[in-house]
Amino acid sequence: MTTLDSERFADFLRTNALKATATRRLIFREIMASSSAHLDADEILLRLRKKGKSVSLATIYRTLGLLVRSGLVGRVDLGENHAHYEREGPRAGHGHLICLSCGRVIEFADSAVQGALAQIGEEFSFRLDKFSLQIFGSCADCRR
Amino acid sequence: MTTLDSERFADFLRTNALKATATRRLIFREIMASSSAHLDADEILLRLRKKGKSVSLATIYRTLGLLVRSGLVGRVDLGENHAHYEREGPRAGHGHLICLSCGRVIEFADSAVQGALAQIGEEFSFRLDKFSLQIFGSCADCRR
DNA sequence: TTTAATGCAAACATTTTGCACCCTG
DNA sequence: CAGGGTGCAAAATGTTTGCATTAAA
Repeated sequence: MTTLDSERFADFLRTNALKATATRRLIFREIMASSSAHLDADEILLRLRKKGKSVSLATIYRTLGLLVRSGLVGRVDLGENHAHYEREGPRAGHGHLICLSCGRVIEFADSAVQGALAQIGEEFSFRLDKFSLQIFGSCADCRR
Repeated sequence: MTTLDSERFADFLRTNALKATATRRLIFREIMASSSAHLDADEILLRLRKKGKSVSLATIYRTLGLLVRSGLVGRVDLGENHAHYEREGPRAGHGHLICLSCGRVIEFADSAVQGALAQIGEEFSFRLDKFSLQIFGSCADCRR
């Protein structure tokens, strides 16, 4: 997590007349700290507990809502029955390769894909806001 | 729905020692009939009720499970908090353009996208089984 | 007649909400 | 010290499951 992230978060709170509480900072840091983990609400709770921090699931969900609205965090569907959350980098949209054997999630950003999507937007005269792209299959390790 | 679909369904049931019940046929037909509707479990229930058919939600979910396993139906996440189901045509994978204003869902299949995805698979030495691609934004009508 | 399918209600899992109390600004 | 934030428990969804009954093969 960069200082810049923290400032963006602080700005967001200030702009919306929201309070910068200790609990919010904890949750925010937990997500930013594990940029490759794609945490879910429960996992965040567990990680905070392991650090001796007591936070309620309700507050985690409420804070996740704020973070998603702020644009700092993205909600992802990885094919499970609950949402996962990931740091929304400054980079453009990206997709996920999800291994159905080991559950590993590999992120990728590909300009060819992005170009093709932009093309589709034009073709249907559809303005793209964001996209969600998940590829399910099996990774190299699991196929050996 | 084609006769071929019905036969594929019948075959699937026979092969797996499952019974071809009236209820299963009803549910199956309802999904196949509305190829562009992307129904959810509740919508299927309502449509069957409107036709005077009484089916339980439990059976709808159980049958949807079968249909997905058979490959005749696909489960899609359209950004709502529940699953939608669509006829899994014989065509290759496709994506959805989802209008955030009116909720309209436009399907598209694009070879450029598919090519780019195959490329990514190779790059990461990942075997692609299927993909899920949703684009959120606003359609031409809603932008007027 | 044997085995699976159905409906119902209860169980589950995830996420949201109401409310009394606490803390930040 | 005013107004939002928090935890807790309860509610709201969406989906699954156990069990007695019904129906397909």
